[in-house]
Amino acid sequence: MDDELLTIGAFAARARLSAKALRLYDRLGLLTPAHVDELSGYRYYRADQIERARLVALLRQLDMPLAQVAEVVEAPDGAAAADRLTAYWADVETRVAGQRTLAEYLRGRLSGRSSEMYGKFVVETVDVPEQVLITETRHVLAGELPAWIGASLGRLEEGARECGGITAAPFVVYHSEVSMESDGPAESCVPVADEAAARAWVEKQGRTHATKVRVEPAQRLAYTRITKAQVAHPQILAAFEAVEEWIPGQGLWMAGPCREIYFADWDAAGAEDPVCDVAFPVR
Amino acid sequence: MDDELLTIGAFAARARLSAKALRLYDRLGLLTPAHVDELSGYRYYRADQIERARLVALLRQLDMPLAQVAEVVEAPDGAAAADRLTAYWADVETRVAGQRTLAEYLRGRLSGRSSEMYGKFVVETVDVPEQVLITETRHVLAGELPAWIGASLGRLEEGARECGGITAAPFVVYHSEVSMESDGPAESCVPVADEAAARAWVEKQGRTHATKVRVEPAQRLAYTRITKAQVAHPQILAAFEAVEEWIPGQGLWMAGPCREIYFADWDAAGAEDPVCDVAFPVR
DNA sequence: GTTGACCTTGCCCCAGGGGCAGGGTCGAAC
DNA sequence: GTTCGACCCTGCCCCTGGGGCAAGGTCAAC
Repeated sequence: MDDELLTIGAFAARARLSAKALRLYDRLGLLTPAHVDELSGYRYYRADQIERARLVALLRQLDMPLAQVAEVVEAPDGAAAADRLTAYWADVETRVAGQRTLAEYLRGRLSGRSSEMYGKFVVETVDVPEQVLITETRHVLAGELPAWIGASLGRLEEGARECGGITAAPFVVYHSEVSMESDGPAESCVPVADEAAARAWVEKQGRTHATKVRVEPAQRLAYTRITKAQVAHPQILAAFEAVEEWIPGQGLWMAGPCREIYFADWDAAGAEDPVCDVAFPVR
Repeated sequence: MDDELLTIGAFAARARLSAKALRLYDRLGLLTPAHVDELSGYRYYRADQIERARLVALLRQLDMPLAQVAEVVEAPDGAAAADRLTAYWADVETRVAGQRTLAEYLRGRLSGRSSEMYGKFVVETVDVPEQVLITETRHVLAGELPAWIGASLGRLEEGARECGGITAAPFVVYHSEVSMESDGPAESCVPVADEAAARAWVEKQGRTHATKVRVEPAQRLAYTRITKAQVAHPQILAAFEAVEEWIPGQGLWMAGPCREIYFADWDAAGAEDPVCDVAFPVR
């Protein structure tokens, strides 16, 4: 064993870290010096600690938080460490992919297409009668949203067969803000014919997916129709904003949370087929 | 003009920002309320400020620093704003691309290949005689490094024809740390035959590329040979580390900054052909 | 008039260090 | 033995982009 001890500066240079960072890692227990002089407080590192220090430095280059760095370097074996790293990096890629889409959308919107863009959405109103709904409610984050919508509407449409059948297009209500910064609850809704049967069906489901029966009163909706390609974060924001801007211009005001109404067969639709109405209740 | 004024809470909800963030943006001059009550200090926003606020919120979702957000929203026209955004996002993609490569390398290294990996490098020593070098020195960052190496060695090899010709393989010396966290100076070197001619040639170049003539004393190098595919950040770090670990094991120590010696025709080499020696001067 | 919801400022907190001040220590040269 | 310069120590404030809380002021409805 190489029992030559390195001072913090020498160790920092060899590990490609700053002395300041090493003091921090010592305090956090992430990289403890082999020896600390009790009188002077000087930190001394063994040469074989360089490997670990370099791993920390490389993980920090990935902007991995120190808590997760600790999990990687403390992992019982290399495979576990690799798994942590893989999971972390997958999260990063997911986030960046979302940001990339947003950046592209914003670039298009900023570079002149903005005025046309808002004009592109035709907003209309429609009166919808009272509806009996079976619903699932969940707090859901940006990335999981499409998957959750597919799964929950699938379950509800399945259940609707026992409730007298589907009477109108399924939809998703966003009870918090429209976007995905918050995980404000989203509610998948399928209108059904038979309220009593619906209550019985929901009872049978138990609490597995926060399933409920709800009666939506008759109301007027302001909506704009969008294509399958537009049903994605963040392009869909433009549609929401178009409707939001249109409403006060008509002397109306918003009377409830926004919703996406899926009136077409999603899987059968092409990218340019209209599949969804983006709507707000208005008065 | 819609001169209905919104309180900070109402404005925050419509802009999908927190009140706290709005106070910060006010203080920074990024998003100033239309009116501030002098007595109570209450902030009131016009409805038409929502658009700008939402743009800020979306740009923040890209993790764009507020200073750059300000540049985008203050841009004279949409095209200028789009340019700023494009430039920012290109930087992000560049950074993430580097991190992605690093993550892949680390994943491979952690998941079991680590022990084989170090064994894979065969380290040997070689004695090199005194050399006359023409060199270019520059502070250069990670991403620019390959481009700069290509360009500077090209210029030096061109010049070497006037200095009696190239007498040995060109190489690049890293005077600071081997990696790219720092922009520590790198020095491209081409050994030439005629020192006097070299001094004349350098004189003729002026100061365009920090060109110099230098005499490298005879020395012993510890090196390992790597393939073209391995000559990239961060895979090449493994080679440097292999040599660094090997040196003290032989009772030797490092006697100078590390270098990459390009002994093959880069363009003609395939990915698996050896093209480069990673070397440290030793004693 | 009261109540509750909303607003204000100010302070401390987070990560992950950078930078500096003031003072202690080390090794080598003289 | 002393002195000098290079290190090292702790502690403090700084950065970004807010979150959270406390103490106190305001607004509007009942």
